[in-house]
Amino acid sequence: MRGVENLAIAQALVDLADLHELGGTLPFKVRAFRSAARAIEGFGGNVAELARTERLAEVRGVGDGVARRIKELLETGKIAEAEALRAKLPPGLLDLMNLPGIGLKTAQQVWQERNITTVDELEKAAHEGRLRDLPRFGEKREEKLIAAIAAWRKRAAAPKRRPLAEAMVAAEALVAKLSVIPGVLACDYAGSLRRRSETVGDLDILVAASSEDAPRIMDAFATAPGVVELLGKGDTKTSVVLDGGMQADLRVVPRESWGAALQYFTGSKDHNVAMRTLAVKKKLKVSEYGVFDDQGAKIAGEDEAAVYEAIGLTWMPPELRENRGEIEASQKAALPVLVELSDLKGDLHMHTTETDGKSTLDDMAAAAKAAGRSYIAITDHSETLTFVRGMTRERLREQKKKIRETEQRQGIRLFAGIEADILADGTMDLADHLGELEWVVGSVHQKLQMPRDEMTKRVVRAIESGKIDCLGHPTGRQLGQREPSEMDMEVVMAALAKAGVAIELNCSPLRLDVNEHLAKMAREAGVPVVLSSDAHSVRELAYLRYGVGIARRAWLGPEHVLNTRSAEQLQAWRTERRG
DNA sequence: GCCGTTTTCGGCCCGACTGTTTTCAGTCG
Ligand SMILES: Nc1nc2c(ncn2[C@H]2C[C@H](O)[C@@H](COP(=O)(O)OP(=O)(O)OP(=O)(O)O)O2)c(=O)[nH]1
Ligand SMILES: [Mg+2]
Ligand SMILES: [Mg+2]
Ligand SMILES: [Zn+2]
Repeated sequence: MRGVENLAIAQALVDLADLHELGGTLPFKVRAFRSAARAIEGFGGNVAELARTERLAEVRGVGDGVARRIKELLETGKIAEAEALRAKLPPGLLDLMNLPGIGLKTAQQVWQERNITTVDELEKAAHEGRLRDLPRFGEKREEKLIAAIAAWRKRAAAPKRRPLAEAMVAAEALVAKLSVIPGVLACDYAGSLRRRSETVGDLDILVAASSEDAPRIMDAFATAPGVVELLGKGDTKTSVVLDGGMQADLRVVPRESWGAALQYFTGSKDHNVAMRTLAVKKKLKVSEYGVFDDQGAKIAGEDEAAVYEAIGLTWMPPELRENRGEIEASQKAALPVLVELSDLKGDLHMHTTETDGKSTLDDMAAAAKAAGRSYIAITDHSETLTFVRGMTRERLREQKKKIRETEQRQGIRLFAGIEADILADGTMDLADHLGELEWVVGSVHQKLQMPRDEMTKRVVRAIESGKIDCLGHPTGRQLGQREPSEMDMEVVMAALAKAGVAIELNCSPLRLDVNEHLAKMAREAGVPVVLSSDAHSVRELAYLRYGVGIARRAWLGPEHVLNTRSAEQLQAWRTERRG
């Protein structure tokens, strides 16, 4: 329920902002509500839990005022202030405002001048040509409006944000295509994808080119295969809808603005606003074209790091650019060194054809070695998962022999491990056999929807069993498909820390479990994080890259990630804990 | 409403695209 609950709170704040805007409230107050809504939406933890413990103001952008309104919403199911504003307005007006291309002014205009308050009425009026005589309206706007409403209806059903991996694959293909167009001097993706958000709203692509070449490049983009709709095209910017339903924005800037444009287009919006505000205080102006002094002279622009340095900051990894303290850290020269893919020496969760994997032990070992891993753990499912032919004691002993033989032959350290089920009562499947194994991931696969207290007890019991090395995909969430299990993560983290058990950041694209917020909690609790692919085929060994992005967003350095250590160090860590 | 080594008061980013505009407002990123 957590994701849903946070989203519902964020939506209530967006509505509150809209209602205030319609009611004529000061624009900066409206902006504050919208900013708080973004902060809540991007907050990976349990907002309701924060509210209970009076810690809402820890979220940047949420102060006492918004905290009070959130608590009211959670306690009573509504915000009285919003309801009072709503009562003064016709129902439907908010929907109207949220149509693409329609904002405050137009909604007010059609309401007051034409008595239109719903999307249906607006569509009808446009069809009948009853809008064209309004100020700043015309036939063309009527046509556009009809198309926009149709598109909005169609897209209302489709999921809006896409998982990071899906967006990355699509963006890399697009960048590859654009890069070979003559005149393209540089091309990369920016936006939430470059920041490695777990979900991505659209693709933001940046190109450096001369202004003479720009129109031809944008034409190529607008007519590329896979583009189903052109949303807009100007001198420097083109927006399209791709066949998967995702929107893509292309921005073309001169080479001398590449760094500033990359900075701008990478965001986040709140990071941009914060750093630009800082620049203003230093009598500087930052835009996508560069940094300019009070005489209008350009002092940076071609290089992204130089843009930050020009306003007294240092370059910072895109994953940190969320206005969650990175600007202050940069000012104090206290930015963390973040973990990188190349730091990962091993991969401690994967499956083979013994259970539900598609590749053999041999192939997995060879592929992992080729990918630069110096060790891996083979962790097939345990006996209770009969539908994937979970491993029995006998088969595990057989597999261990094969692992030893393969290890010799392939020249990569292999740990004979298991992904053992945490049963409903918190005991471990194959409990009496786990001591024979060299790496034990403990995971919940069945009965994911227990009451919060029961689930917490169940997981804590498994952690305290002394039989597991790492808690696998701790919340069980799957993006867009399954909400995280309810449990008290504070209690779970404390149990992990006490027992010396690691926590997994499962890098499988739809899992990314734990998420960035829980990964941060783990770091603060001193619980080592393991980045694992949970690969079910050789191809999926590459999933680690997605989890690295999430780990970096959680401000994790190599020292916080267990599988940055060598096989020997890992074994030492394990023995030390087992005492 | 939020926030803070220039502020607990007084600020709060900046530019592109569209349609209708004869100089710009509205919306969006
Ligand atoms: N300075 C400034 N930059 C903005 C603003 N809105 C958006 N940007 C920049 C930062 C964003 O990361 C970038 C791309 O905009 P998007 O709307 O695509 O946002 P983003 O990619 O961050 O998130 P998304 O996953 O697409 O919802 O443009 C703004 O109001 N001001
Ligand atoms: Mg985007
Ligand atoms: Mg965008
Ligand atoms: Zn699993």
